[in-house]
Amino acid sequence: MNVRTLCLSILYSGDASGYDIRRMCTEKEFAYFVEASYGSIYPALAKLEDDGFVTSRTEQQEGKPARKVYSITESGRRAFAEQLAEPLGADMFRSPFLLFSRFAHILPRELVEQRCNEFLERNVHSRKRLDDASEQYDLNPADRWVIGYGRAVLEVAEQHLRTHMHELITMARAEPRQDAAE
Amino acid sequence: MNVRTLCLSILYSGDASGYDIRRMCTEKEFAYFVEASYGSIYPALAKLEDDGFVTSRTEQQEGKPARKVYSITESGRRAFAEQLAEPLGADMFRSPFLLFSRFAHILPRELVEQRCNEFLERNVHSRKRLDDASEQYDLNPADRWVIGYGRAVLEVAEQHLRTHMHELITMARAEPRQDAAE
DNA sequence: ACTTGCATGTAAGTGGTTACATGATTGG
DNA sequence: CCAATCATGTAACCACTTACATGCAAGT
Repeated sequence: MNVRTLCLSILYSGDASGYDIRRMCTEKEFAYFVEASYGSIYPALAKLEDDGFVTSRTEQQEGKPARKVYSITESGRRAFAEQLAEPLGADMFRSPFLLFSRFAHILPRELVEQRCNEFLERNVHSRKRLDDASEQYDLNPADRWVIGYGRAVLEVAEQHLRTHMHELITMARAEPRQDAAE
Repeated sequence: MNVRTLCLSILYSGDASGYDIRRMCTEKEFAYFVEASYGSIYPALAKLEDDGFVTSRTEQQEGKPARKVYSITESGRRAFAEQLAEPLGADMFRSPFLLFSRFAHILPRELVEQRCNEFLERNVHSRKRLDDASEQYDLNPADRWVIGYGRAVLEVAEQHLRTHMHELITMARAEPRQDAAE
């Protein structure tokens, strides 16, 4: 799923600036399964406007810089719906933490413990974000469903981690380093 | 986590060819959280050899083309351990399916049902792969831990999907298309 | 005075993927 | 004879990230 489609998906349910879109997919509930940086969002929006899928207007604000607000067009809605009807790319999960964990036994215990805690913390943070999102009562049912799915998955991940991380930590090397001579 | 490190992680526990590595991270249990293609693996191995982190030998096989088997060196093990000690990149989860699901209400019911089933099937497949892997009894404890984590997560995902996908399907447009005139 | 937040955008770099090129052997 | 599996590798391409450039206003 490319950034173009991601932008259309956000504009589908309301106008937004490039800045807004960035925040939504790095700080809001969407962050659970999408991500994009300014460097990809701004060019994508410009191209989308060239193609007539979105329009823009500049909104002056007092005490803040002007923002360029984008709206999706009918043609944009159609293009997005067509995009969704195409075969879906596979979901992907990349985990530096799990790669790290496979080698717990060769790593110092302190490090393994620290990484576990960092991982748990990030997990808690993500789940909290989804929990907060699910409390909005103007949420459309499909969004609510997606959030529910995410919460279910993150909840067991957290639970599993809490009950089993100590096993991983005890696999790790007890001594931080065994170089007696220096 | 780049392909270089991925290669070292696999070679850490035994010799392998580029072909082997590819299979391990697209068909074996590792596929759950890593992925790489030939186009990235072969150049990575070549560079790793330049750097002295791995050595290679060509093994003739009868009935099959020769394979170039790589072994990790002491210097490679050290480099890998150092790599692991560095701050971990964030795990990432990208889901075209969840993006799709957010728009169930504007899509034809048949399509939503199909995509749900495809997604479920892929999930079942991944879980089965981990279940099979967990039955190997020569598995080292850390690998077993990682597999256990994956199984826990995939299991709830599957469970949640089975019990809630019908809700998503009923949100979808009942009529496949409402163009009466043609 | 400096940092932080808001806001838009570009250019260079990177870390990949896809497709291609090659070739041997086995099985249908 | 053709397809599939095993096996290695390259070149072209691509989408995206990082870092940079710019600037205003509010708070510290």
